[in-house]
Amino acid sequence: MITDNKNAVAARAALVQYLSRRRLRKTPERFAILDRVMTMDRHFVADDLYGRMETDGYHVSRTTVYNTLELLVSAGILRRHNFGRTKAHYELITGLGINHHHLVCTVCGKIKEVKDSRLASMLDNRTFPAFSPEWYDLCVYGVCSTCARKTRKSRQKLN
Amino acid sequence: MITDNKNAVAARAALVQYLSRRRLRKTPERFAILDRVMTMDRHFVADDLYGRMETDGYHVSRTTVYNTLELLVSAGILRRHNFGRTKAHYELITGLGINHHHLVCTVCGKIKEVKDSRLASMLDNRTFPAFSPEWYDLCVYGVCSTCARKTRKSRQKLN
DNA sequence: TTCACTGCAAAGTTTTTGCAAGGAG
DNA sequence: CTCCTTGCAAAAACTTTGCAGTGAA
Repeated sequence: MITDNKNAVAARAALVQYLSRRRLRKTPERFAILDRVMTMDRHFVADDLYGRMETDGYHVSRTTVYNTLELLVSAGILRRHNFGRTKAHYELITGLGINHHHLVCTVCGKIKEVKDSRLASMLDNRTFPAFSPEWYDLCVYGVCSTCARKTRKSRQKLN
Repeated sequence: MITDNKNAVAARAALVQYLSRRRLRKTPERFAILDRVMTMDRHFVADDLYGRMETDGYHVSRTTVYNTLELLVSAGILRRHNFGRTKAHYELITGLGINHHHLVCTVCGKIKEVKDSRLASMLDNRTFPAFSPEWYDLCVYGVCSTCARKTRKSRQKLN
């Protein structure tokens, strides 16, 4: 996968700004991790990233991976999801892909993205009493067509 | 909290039907657990339920609690959520409360429910290519007014 | 120089698994 | 009598923590 240079530059700038404002340190590890984050698949888990760092021969500890992921979430560069299972998934906030939702297959766990601007604008404009929304996560759970096909073949007629 | 008898009866019937159809066993543990599930707060985690069983002096293993929760999810009696953190939350499907969404405070983790029938009907009627939706989970993440007040008092003017 | 950051290993937390004993059908 | 289910303990899976050493500002 090729890194999108425009996004990469923007993300790096966002991180620098975030760190500067709070007088946090611009360590090489943080930028090395950010570089790999920019080349990950749209959704990844902490250990995928750790693996990528190892593959690239840039060793950092798992602790640092976890710390930095949390930092990137705080900096508004990543979003953290908890889809149907326990492992946390991270997703890059690109600005372009903000208005999308997730279809999660309850059989195979695969995640598809869908866009629905009408729905998105409805959600964006929604306000709530005594609550300041920052972002939302709409997950539609169901069965993808691949799993539906497999199930049909082997299923008993049980409701 | 008083058990709602109508719901309890319906849930028990649903479980019996589910077990019968698949020739699974109607063990006392399963019904004992279902009874407690019906008296739990709207959202609970596996260990809350385990604790309740102990309190009531009806000992079952954690294994059985986990197995049975999964069973109840399959039977359509419970729904499993993974709100912002790793612990799985379970929620009773009452039939009445189906069209609600969740506001999750990213500071204190508290969860509020909101209803929005326009949004709900929009989601209920939405179809997706190559995907059969079963249910959806809309979580709005943000800051509740209580935490917003606390934060305002102690926050530096950062960003 | 200071103290935020890193790395390692150990601990923590929630959930799953292996296997023998038990009991529902 | 069959084999689904339970319970216990051990293991697994993911994440966090303690602490000493390092290095950014």
